[in-house]
Amino acid sequence: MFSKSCKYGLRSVIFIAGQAGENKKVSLTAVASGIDSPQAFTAKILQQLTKSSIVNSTKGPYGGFFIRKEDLETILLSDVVSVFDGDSVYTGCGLGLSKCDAKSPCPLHDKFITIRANIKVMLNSSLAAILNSEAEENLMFLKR
Amino acid sequence: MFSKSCKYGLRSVIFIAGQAGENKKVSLTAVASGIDSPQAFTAKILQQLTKSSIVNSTKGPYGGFFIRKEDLETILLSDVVSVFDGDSVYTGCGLGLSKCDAKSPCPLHDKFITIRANIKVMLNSSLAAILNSEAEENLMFLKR
DNA sequence: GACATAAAAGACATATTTATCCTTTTTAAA
DNA sequence: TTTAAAAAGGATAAATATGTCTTTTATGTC
Repeated sequence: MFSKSCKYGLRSVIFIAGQAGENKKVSLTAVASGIDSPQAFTAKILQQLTKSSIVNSTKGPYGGFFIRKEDLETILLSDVVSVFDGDSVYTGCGLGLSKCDAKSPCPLHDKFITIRANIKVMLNSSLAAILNSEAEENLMFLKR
Repeated sequence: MFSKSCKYGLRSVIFIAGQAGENKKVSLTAVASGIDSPQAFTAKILQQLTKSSIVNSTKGPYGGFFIRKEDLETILLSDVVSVFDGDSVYTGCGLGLSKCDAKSPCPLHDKFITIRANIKVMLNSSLAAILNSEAEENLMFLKR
């Protein structure tokens, strides 16, 4: 469904969103151990997230990564996914055909429409929605 | 969603199912051109499909690949997918967590339930169902 | 049996993804 | 202003996926 990078990205963002605000930042080490991912690779993931300004960061002592509370409403999971996997998740043909569309559908075209619609709905969730709906507890379960 | 190998595999199987029976076989060349895939790589794909006895083959002159008409009812798309991508598509956690389940759900667990259910339904289609529902015409569109 | 045909098998080659390590830059505190 | 902490950036390595090429094996025809 998603690339490994994308999964790390999603877990990172959800973890940071649940932990850190402008006052309380989390370090790379904290994120990597919080989502149980390889630290050096997670550093690269976080760089991509900060470059696309989904996550904020500050260097130096007491620095780290964070997401402002007011941004939790506007950041969507789809924003994170598109950083790592582009829009292939919602747009590509399930069988890999570039010419597949409503006029020249592949044999699975209609069945994929439903699935893509569901994925779109899911990824349209804001971070705030994820954090609320999950009643805090499930944030414990970001480890593999 | 699916690996490239898996997509080639699905396209191959649908193509062969629509073209060939025990009396009329199709060659590697025909399959590769029929689904617009690299020939040498498609050879490997077809080898995997014959080894897992989803597709039959005979060597030598007038040989080739085929699927028996009576097998079209029993071969499911999920059989093909599992050869190439295993069962991660339906069973794995969307965030890549191995310990994610109803008891220890990841923050997206519930949202994935619907999606996985739809995927399961889609992949539960038999080759016969695909060929019928698509009224023959869509088999023209197996090229990329 | 000799020959041609076509898939099977094995050895490589390339590309992409995932992962690590080392150096540089920024920042806060002493 | 020196020092330490932490992210950013760059180079490289390892693993996996994708793709090609050559040889071998099986099979039908003559």
